[in-house]
Amino acid sequence: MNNIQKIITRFAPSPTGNLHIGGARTALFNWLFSKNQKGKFLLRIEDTDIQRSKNEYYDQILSTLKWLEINYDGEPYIQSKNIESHINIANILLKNEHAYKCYCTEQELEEEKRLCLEKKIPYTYSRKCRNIFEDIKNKPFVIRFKSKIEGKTILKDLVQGNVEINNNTIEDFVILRKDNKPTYNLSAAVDDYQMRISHVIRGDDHKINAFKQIQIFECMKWNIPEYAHIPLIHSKEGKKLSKRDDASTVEDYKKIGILPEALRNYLLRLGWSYKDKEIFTEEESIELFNLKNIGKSPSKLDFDRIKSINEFYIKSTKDENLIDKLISYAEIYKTKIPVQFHETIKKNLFFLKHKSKSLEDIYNNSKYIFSYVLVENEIKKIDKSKLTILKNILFLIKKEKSVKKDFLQNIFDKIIENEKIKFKDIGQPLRIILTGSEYGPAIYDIASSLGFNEFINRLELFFEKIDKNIKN
RNA sequence: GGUCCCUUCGUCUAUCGGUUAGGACACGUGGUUUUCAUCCAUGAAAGAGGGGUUCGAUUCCCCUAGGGACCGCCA
Repeated sequence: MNNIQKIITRFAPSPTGNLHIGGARTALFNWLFSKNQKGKFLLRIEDTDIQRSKNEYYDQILSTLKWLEINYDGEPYIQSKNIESHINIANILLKNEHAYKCYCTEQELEEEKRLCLEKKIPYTYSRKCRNIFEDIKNKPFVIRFKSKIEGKTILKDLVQGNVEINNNTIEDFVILRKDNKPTYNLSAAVDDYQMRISHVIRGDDHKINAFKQIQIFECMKWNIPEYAHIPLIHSKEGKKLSKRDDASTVEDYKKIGILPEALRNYLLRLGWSYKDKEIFTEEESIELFNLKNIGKSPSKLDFDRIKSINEFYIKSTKDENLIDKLISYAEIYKTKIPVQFHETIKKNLFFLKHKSKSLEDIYNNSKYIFSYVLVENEIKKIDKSKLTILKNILFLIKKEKSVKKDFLQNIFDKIIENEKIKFKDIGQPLRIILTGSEYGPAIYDIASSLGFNEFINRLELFFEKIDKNIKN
């Protein structure tokens, strides 16, 4: 026997919705752990709930993982394709008397629950069908696993430590439904075995399932994998993150222009830490990741922090890469940036990204370049007593035939001196006229990004508009 | 209600029994700046409460309180 067991982890989402942020973190931790241990990381799609599983979600999970650059080894493992094998195991368990047929109807179970509620005792299935030894013909049944009744079980969890429970708190859970379909606990146990998973790293909410799945492993005399149950991510309100929460899916972050490496870095530091280190390259995170440093308490999402980490990555991404990210971001989530402006934006990314925390910010900051509009509301903000001065500026710039910083500065300085005004008095109106907004880049940056022709063009257009308004 | 888990600044966290309890985000103040932002400087901010153990407890143990997860023929 090979006693150096290969480390194999898995991420096992069900395709019933967009990949949420907790799932992304689970995937990340599994991936990092396997890379750190030089093992494998597998993807298993748990699609046995036919009602809720959808192809579009399957595609979405795959593309999201790809976007996050969390790459699984081999092909995705589709759980529904292995159903026969699960059913087979259920029947073996039945044959070996580790499981039994339960003929209870829904009504009977409801009644049991109701009685427990009345007596104020906790409900677990009464196990009454354990005592039926002969098959009842023509009556539908489920197969239940014979859970241990006596004694205690200790789960040696790699994150939670030793978790001890009384065996009688685990009910005789269903492993095969009335329609002969396996349930989650059976399928997961069988697949984990068949995929030779060495470490099951998953959300805290699965902890109770470990006790169920371990029992199946024991009865089948399979080697039990290691378990690591990581604390859940909580919403701002401190509850388990649900799909209804804002910003609960990876898509929500993509949408506002968060970079994958930023989201990964954020997720890594949420519940895991290495000394005081905040920023981790991919190599560093693989090298330093361990299960030991995962905290035991749930953590809340902090939007400001994600943005701040994103800001760091935005500013450290090279312009030639950033422009591509911006272009495809705009195309998917905003409006397409016309090709003729790509080069201009790229050249000016230095100051555009300087003011940005996300791709969305860069998009908004550079909007004046490729989709310029000057609305009436903004025009109103311009101090009309400065119009003559502005016209004079236009005249002087046209004479210079350049909007280079030196020339502009020269012109502005003279005007400020002659008119006894402040830079602000002309800077602010100019910004509005040139960008359509009172907030934006420095005037010199705007000028150099627009170029002489467009600069003049926008000013002239503005005066035309004003003159027309006066006439009317 | 039962079972299990958790508890250090507002948030994410560091601390291998002895620290002025550290960092980051957010926040306050000051400065740089024609706006917004950036940037620089600086400030405020935490061991849930109560018992033990110990020369000494944020750290180890117990209790209380608070929070969370699970309690499906969903996964």
